[in-house]
Amino acid sequence: MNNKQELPWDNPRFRNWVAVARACHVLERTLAVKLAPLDLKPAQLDVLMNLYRHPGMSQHDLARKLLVGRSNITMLLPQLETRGLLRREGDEKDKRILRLALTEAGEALLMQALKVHMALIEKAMSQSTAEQCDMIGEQMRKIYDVLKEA
Amino acid sequence: MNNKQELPWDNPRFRNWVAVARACHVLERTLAVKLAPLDLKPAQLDVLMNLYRHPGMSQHDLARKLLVGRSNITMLLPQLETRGLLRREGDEKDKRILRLALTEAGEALLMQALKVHMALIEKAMSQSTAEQCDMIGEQMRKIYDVLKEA
DNA sequence: ACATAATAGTTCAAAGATGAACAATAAACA
DNA sequence: TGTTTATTGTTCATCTTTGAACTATTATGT
Repeated sequence: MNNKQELPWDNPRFRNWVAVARACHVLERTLAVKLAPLDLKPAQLDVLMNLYRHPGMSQHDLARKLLVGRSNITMLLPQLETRGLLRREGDEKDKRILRLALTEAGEALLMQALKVHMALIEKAMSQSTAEQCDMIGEQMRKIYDVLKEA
Repeated sequence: MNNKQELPWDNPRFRNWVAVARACHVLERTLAVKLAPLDLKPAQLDVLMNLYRHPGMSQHDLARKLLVGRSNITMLLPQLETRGLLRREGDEKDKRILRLALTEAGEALLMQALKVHMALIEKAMSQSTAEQCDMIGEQMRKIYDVLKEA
């Protein structure tokens, strides 16, 4: 009955991280609902966003950016390609690599989806001052850097 | 070609939230790896944690706490019950309800898992001062409150 | 009391994610 | 050059998650 170990719930870092995880979770769920009218899921939006910013990237690069396995990308892309939202064309020099890029339709749908995503994030983060918001981002980037090499 | 809409990547709130989501994602993945020796997954740990803090809660309450559907709980619990980590007993007054509680084995395993979880969060959040950490938690709780009723 | 609503939990089929094994291609190096 | 090692993307089996339909039980309203 005597806990030699400090209970995490008494630890501010633990409690605060739980809040981060919960906020993330609920925002992701809400985004899924709001994107439904566009017949798009959060994971698919992530793909479109990354291809917009990094046209010509390979599936391997995309998987690393999204923190998922390569097979996940393989399963994800055909849906979007069939809908005419993106192109896959083989690299000339390295025949293993498929280079990815948005089509015009893909870019158009992305813009629609970004409005939804943006509005949701505005709603969520509007409670924080610009300084608080930047600080949060800064700390989170540090966390990412620390953990990605663990 | 002329974007009437401001591109999200120029918006600090957007960029900072993306950092939050990425940090969450990578911490969750890392936790899954570190919990593997205990044969426990993050979702299962969430269950144990909630039952420890709220013994006697119903499956419905648990689902709401975890932000998942009730069917998810139904699929999740038998694994843990079979391993002798928790008990399910029907409520006396309301025969629909199953009341959940950890067994001693469940509590013991939870303590093991909490060490792992705690260490990971310490590692992640040690980059922030106590004030920064508290502020982050505060903002995230606000975000949760704003979104959960949307 | 009785009919209707709502609620708790389960079942089931469909969709998603994961990792290991594999084929094709390229790189490294003797 | 020729052999070995790495890398890219795919396939496949498995596990998870999800939501709709269903049963059993309780609440509500007349």
